[in-house]
Amino acid sequence: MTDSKVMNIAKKRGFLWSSFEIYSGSAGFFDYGPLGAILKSNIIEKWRKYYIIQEGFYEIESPTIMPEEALKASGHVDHFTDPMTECKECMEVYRADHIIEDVIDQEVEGLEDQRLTEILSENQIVCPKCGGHLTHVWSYNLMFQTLIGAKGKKTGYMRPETAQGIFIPFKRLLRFFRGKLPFGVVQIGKAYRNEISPRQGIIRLREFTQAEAEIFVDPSIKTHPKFDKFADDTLTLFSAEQQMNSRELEKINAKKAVEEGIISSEILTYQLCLAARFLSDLGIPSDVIRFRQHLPTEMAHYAIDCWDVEVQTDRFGWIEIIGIADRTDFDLKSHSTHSKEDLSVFIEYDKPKTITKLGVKPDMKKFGPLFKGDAPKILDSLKNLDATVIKKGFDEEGKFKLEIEGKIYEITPDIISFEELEEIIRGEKVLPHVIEPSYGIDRIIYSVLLHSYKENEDRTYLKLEKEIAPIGVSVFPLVNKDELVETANNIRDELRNHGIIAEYDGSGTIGRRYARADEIGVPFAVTVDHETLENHTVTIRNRDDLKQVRKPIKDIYNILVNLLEGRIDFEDI
RNA sequence: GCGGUUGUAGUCUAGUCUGGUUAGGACUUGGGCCUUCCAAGCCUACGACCCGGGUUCAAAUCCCGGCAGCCGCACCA
Repeated sequence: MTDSKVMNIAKKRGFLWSSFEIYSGSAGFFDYGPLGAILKSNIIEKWRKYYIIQEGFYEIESPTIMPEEALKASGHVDHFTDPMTECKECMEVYRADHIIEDVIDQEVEGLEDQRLTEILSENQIVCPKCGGHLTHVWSYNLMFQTLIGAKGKKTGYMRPETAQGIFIPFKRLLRFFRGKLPFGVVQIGKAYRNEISPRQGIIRLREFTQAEAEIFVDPSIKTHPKFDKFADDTLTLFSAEQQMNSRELEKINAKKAVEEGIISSEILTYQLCLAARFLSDLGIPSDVIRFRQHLPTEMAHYAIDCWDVEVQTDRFGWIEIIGIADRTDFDLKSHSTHSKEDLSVFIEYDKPKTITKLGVKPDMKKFGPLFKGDAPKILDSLKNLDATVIKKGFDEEGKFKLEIEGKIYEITPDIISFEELEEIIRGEKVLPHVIEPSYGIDRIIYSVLLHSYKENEDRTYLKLEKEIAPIGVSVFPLVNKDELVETANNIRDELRNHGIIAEYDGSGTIGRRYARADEIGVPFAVTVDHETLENHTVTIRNRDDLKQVRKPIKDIYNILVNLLEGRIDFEDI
């Protein structure tokens, strides 16, 4: 299996280690070793080039520990849980909702634990395996809980996603972007989920790194001004319809996917294309990537369309590495309700609209004495009412009954008059919709390693893209002669002065040195040989085809910088 | 979380059943020799019984518990 070969190299050469090894480890945690950490940072840096530089989004950084209220509002405290029940006899643990649905054939999702427990006993549901009694239902929340502060004992949680850290300061962000949609904000950082049983290596972690972008858009404008640049890209889609009819993947032109309504909007399609290009830039071939649409049954209640970018693996099958969703206004609406903050955006019309409407004008001389202390709230209530309703009351019954907090007030024509008001409406307040590409960085790193692994009879190597390879250049003496060793070390130092991560290796024979460098995907090697001493030239070796070219030492620094930054190709030097 | 199974240097493995010398080998890695371009050879060195308890004169070996890996079930907002 490629998986085991790659994970072997990853462990042996310092990309990935399972954490806390000397204390026998803890499932769901991984260390990035020296090479892994550089690879990760190179990949994240590339992500920033895409989303921050190219798309013009801005990055923020928010705490990984969040107070309970914030996650209550987002729904995670109550809903990021699974209802569980256990058999008292054989100790088997089940999802309570699943075994209920199996027996009574009724949707019970979202019901309280108490209610589920009742349903279990009402229907005399027993353990499907041994027929034993089941315990009461409890919620297993996947968030890590902690306490904030020594005294107040305020409950906090490790964030289960970075997204919430962007929604919460929305008002500040909106002001930063000077009140105009659309705008995008990204966050790269750790997120935490206390998985019940993480057993898939780096695929299922309890602490993992996300790179998320939240793009806030006008709900009525889901096009993208730069869609043209991706319109001809080909996407491999596995739509909900295809999945339900168990049909094949469909390769389709991006523009067509929008036109045929397979993907719900142009802006979502744009994000799919952007993700595809990013992955391709990381060296993941397009034939191991597909876009799988969430089925209506699996779609989170807040999303109207969601596509997972999946990568094919030999060990786990298709795994999700990116989720791209239209989250609508769910999050902002929810935070707005809980925090009582107005999180809407004023969207100005192209042309102001003028409308005439009936306004209510109370006669305060009579109004005040009549209602005394209640007057202010009556006024407030009247202002929010449609004046025509009041007028209708007067016309039909000669009065209007206004009910506030259970109390009824009689409004009569002598205390108010009506007036025609002309109002200019320049725009309206709307809650933005959110388009969210959410990257699982650890899974992407796994995919990159997995699909860069190459082997043939002679050698094994990682074909890492030169821009993300942890080590840029290896420098070797052809044989261990003092003069060659010294020159090689000098070249290594000078490469470092040019900003390249370079290593010297003088151990074993030249072949072994190349092999060691290949195994960790070093794209280029510089070899100092006997000719170097005569004419100050060295060879540059290209990892992928083993070709070598000879160049003067003084020229190689700029050549290698240009090669590594992708400005020139090896064939051109 | 349940059941099965496994755990010996960085890696692969012998030894475990049947307790008993200094836990053996190969590869890798470090140092050296040799070597004028792709894991060669020679010398040399470093390096391990998952953790904790128990049984025993004596535990890598037997027993119990924990942890971790693998497989199956379950789970994956």
